Amino acid sequence: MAERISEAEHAVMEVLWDESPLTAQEVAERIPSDRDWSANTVKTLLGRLLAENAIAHEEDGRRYRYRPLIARDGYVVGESRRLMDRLFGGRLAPLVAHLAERDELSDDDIAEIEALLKGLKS
Amino acid sequence: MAERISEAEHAVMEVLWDESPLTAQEVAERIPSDRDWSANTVKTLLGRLLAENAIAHEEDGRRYRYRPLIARDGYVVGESRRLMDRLFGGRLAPLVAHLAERDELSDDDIAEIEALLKGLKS
DNA sequence: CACTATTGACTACAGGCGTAATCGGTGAGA
DNA sequence: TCTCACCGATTACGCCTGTAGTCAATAGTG
Repeated sequence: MAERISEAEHAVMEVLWDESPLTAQEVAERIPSDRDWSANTVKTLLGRLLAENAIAHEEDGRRYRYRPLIARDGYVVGESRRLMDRLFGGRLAPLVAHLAERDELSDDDIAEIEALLKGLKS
Repeated sequence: MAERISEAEHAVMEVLWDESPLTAQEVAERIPSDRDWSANTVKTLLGRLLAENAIAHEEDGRRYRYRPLIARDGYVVGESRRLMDRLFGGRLAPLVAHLAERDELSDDDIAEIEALLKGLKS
């Protein structure tokens, strides 16, 4: 379950996480327009995701409706961990530090994260 | 300058960021042993990084010594941003939230990040 | 001087990925 | 019934990537 999902495949998953089940055509319509894919491209990606068991399809007349099998949360945490492991020895603090140093964090962001952390302290 | 660096290339960069300049052989020796590459593989990657202008080489007798041209900091921040953009709408708070939810953050981590943020508030 | 070890350059090649055309089946309208 | 549009499946194909072998030059050794 859940082999590795590629970048293009991820775009498709994102659509299905947002709304499902959808037909291939509906997925295609919802793919952000900046990567302008042909409908065929979307179908190929759906096929690959099916093969990887990342999504499932149920018959609906002569078309299929696709739905995700893996949860966005798990994927997202996995990707985040991979990045942290690769670049920051698996630790989040240095990531925050780096982004902050580069002025990538607004005061609002800081406040939000602080609030979040406060709620977490055990 | 600084095209996109692949995973394997990144391992080489990591070595050079840690210490440079180094000969190809020295780089090979320092590559983490768990990806056991042949010396040739390392040379190929050095060649590709040269072509991408991610590193430079200076002659030293009949061998070269390689040094990074791009800074680790820039690379690391870039990759982090890319992840945040792709998965969290460009915002760090949700990243922290997700990892925390999954018990991926220790109390020490939390304290460290809090301290860091405190120092940043303007 | 002949031989070997080393080094960078070049070549190789399979698998993954992005992108898409084409094919074969079938239901809907003419 | 004939045709066409639409659907999923299959096939294509070039580029990138990981991994490495081979080649040509050269420097050191006996």
